[in-house]
Amino acid sequence: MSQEVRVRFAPSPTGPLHIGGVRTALFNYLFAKKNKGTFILRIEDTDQNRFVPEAESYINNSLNWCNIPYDEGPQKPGKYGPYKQSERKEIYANHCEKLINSGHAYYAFDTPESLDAHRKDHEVKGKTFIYNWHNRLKLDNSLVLSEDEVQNRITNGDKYVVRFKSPQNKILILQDEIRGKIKIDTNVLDDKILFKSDGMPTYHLANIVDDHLMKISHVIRGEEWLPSMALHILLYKAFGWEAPKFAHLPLILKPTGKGKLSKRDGDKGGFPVFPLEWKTTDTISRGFKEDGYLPEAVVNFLAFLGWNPGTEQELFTLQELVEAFSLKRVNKAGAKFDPEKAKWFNQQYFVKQDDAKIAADFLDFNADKKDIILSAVEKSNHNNYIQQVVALVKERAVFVNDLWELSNFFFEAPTSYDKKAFKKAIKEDTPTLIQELITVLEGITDFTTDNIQTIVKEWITTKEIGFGKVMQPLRLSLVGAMKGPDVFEIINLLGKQETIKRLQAIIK
RNA sequence: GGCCCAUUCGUCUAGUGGUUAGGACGCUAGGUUUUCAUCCUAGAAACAGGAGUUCGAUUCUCCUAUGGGCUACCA
Repeated sequence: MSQEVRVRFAPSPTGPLHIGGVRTALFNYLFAKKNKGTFILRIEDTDQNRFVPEAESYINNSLNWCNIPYDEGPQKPGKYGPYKQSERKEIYANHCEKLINSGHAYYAFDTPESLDAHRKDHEVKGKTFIYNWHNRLKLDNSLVLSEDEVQNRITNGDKYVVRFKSPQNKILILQDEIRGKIKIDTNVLDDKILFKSDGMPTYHLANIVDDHLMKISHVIRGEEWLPSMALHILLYKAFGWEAPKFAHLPLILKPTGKGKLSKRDGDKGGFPVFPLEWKTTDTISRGFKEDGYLPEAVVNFLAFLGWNPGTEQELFTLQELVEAFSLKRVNKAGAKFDPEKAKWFNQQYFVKQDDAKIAADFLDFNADKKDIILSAVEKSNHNNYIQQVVALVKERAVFVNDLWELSNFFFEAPTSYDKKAFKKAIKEDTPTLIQELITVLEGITDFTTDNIQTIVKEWITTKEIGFGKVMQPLRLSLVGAMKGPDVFEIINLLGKQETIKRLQAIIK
């Protein structure tokens, strides 16, 4: 590639970025870095009605959390700014005028109501209303009005838009980096609005002008833009510009059922669709971060939605993804988002973390139980008590959120016992046995896991009691259920005093 | 309705004009752990259908079906 690679992620700040958007940003980032290029963030805030003020910072925070920083953008100005379309209004107006002067665009005064009426009228007759060569001469625009009339109406304050004059009877052959050749008949294209009556450009105009001015080499975006690719190519031609290369990414679909992944799927299915939590006055949407996902895991599974390395490796660091990435290995078909696989990815990354890091996250996450946790730490005569607990239980966790459920008995004595297990484990002679076990434990001077294990097991063997009769009530008394790590590890961490206390508690 | 895109196990996917169609998640079974989970091993599970091209098509072409997207003064 001789040309410098410059790509952009261009979200519109109308709400929280969802993982489809994050995936698009990621692929742009990977492509840029792989080709030693530049990754740009551009905020497409041309829709004044749907604008949400907090959305822009949300986008920034999300990209930061995912660790996919941009090289140029609103917070990081480069040579081609400003990077917010609302700050580039004049540029669009100038370029729009050029198109009008060159005969590629025209003024249209049709009201939304009259257009609606036309559409309905056609629908009744079983036809489709398209605003193009077919009927543009029968409508209210500068193609049928004299120059004076047009000027008069504009100075009168008549509302108008600017439309693109799409060509008649042409077959366009478009090239997509992922899909190959796509044929489009220009006769089915309509004269899209380029400039709105509120003085703002539409996506189509702003996008083309900015991509050209910002020297974008590759447009990598979602498949929902495929139908407008023809218009965009035509626009480049009208301006006399060379068009960038296009790559349309497959969509991310709902886990079950039909259609693309949406906000509501997450609430229904109990999984996040946003990187970060998003709160409005009346709704709250969960985020991957708050649900305990690690950004590395999110990035990894997002990369595998629509792309694969062609090898059997599944776990990739960001850097490895950069090295392995290629548009050629991006799939064409939409991919269903699988929450189960997302969990698996997270687990892989979760257990790999340092115990100290997990311990710190555990404390953060369980801030409401801080007192309970810290008092247990204080009572313990082990160093790094929380870390030691983490080391024992982390392999059975997928998220930090799981840790408390898995380890609570290390911090507080069980307040109840699993009913079924209690029935099974506690027999008539259990209290006597426990009493004897307490005596045995009291006799152990060097209280280490190995020692406890050896001595208790020896006692069971010589007394010919049977392991189940001792081990089951033992575990139940310490944990409250038949689960958890090795009993002797638990006894060791809990300490002699606490263990005996819990044994006494179960006898009652 | 019109236009465009797509189609390999339930899901994400690899792959080829001749393969026992491979991997991962999930699922099932067995082993380890005197618990639970992890872990290990094994198993079930796919080329949407029909024509054509070809000695031979999952692979190439066409049709059908199905799925998806777009069809706004939203992006």
